[in-house]
Amino acid sequence: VGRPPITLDAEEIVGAALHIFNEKGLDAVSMRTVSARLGVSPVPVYRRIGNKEALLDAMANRLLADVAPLPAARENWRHYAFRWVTALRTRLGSTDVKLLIGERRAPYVEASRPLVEKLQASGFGPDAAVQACRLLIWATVGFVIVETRRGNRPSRRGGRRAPGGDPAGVSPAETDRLFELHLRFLLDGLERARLTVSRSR
Amino acid sequence: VGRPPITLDAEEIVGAALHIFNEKGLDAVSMRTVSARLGVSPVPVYRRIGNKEALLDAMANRLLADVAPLPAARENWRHYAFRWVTALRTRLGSTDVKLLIGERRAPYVEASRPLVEKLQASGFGPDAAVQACRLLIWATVGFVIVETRRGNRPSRRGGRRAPGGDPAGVSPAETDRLFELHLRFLLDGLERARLTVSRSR
DNA sequence: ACCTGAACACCGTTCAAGT
DNA sequence: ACCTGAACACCGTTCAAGT
Repeated sequence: VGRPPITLDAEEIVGAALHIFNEKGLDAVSMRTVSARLGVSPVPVYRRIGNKEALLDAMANRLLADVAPLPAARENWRHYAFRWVTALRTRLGSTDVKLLIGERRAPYVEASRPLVEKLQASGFGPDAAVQACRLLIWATVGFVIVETRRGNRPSRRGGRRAPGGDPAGVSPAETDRLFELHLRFLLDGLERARLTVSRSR
Repeated sequence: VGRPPITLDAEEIVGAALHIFNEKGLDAVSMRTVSARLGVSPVPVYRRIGNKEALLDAMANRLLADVAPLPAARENWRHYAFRWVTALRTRLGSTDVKLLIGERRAPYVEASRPLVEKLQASGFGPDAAVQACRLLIWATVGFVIVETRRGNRPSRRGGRRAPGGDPAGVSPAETDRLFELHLRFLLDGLERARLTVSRSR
């Protein structure tokens, strides 16, 4: 039919998409459902966002934009690193968030800025700080990816599981302790290597 | 039309799916393309596999079924753990494999059996061996998920990247070194905790 | 019992009008 | 210039025949 131009920017589109995401999950987010929620045809959404992948990127960035907790002035780097990692782990806790953010990279990089600063302020060289951050992100993302159960979907066949080796009966508390142990190994290693790692580039 | 029953089992279906996967990537694998490659309608595939998710599960299991290298008899656990992790990291190296296996859990559990055995034979308690395995898997999966570039897709908008904090210019060699450092931190920690960790359950 | 063609209810994306 | 309806080329999944 052809209506006048629409007051609609990319932020609004991402907001609508996240609304659907939070209410009905990742599967419910489509270019059509998002545009319908905004009361327009899909075309204006394509004009502003590009395509679906760009929309998912933008959603992931927004979802991680505010994960990093504020570092306290006198907080030591180990303590802050622990809080930072815990915040990330919690934010990635939901299955759908994990599916959305999982494989992307940019959101983590963005979120790690305050941690990098804290590390630098604590005596890490610039490169060492960035590298320490990457280690912590790997540990957290790997943990979340592998350990977060997804809601036991149907999967009618093919489930023959060889007996005896699957640690499926592990309690969440146990897994929590193990994650903290992993973290401690990393922090200990970083502590010891603090001044050595930066010897590169 | 109605033809006589078909000689076709789940393994064949998974094989056809993996063939398409290897040749044209994950996006090209659909219930329709797989059944077409087998010369049947989608219905027999559904009868034997269940649904698409079950097919992807089976593909992921098969892709990781033979990752674990054979441990040598006199090999120490650190050396084998390093080889095992390297094999996993390599297998997960391709973008599409990462997309397929990424979020699943069962394939890792299966693949970790020889490593658990080697650890037990090296003085780890049963629980400690399984837990050490999990740590190594977390580290590897996190690394692969975060660091594997996917082929810079279009994403026409939303690319405003704040300046200065993105370690995108890091060389692959640098990343390799960092991964090995991460691994060393873990192995050192495990070494020290070898007899302590099992104090649980 | 087990196949096929056809359908249902969706996708992402783009085109040809319309104003 | 920028919208809409309609279309294109697909999906996953299931149904109603057919043999």
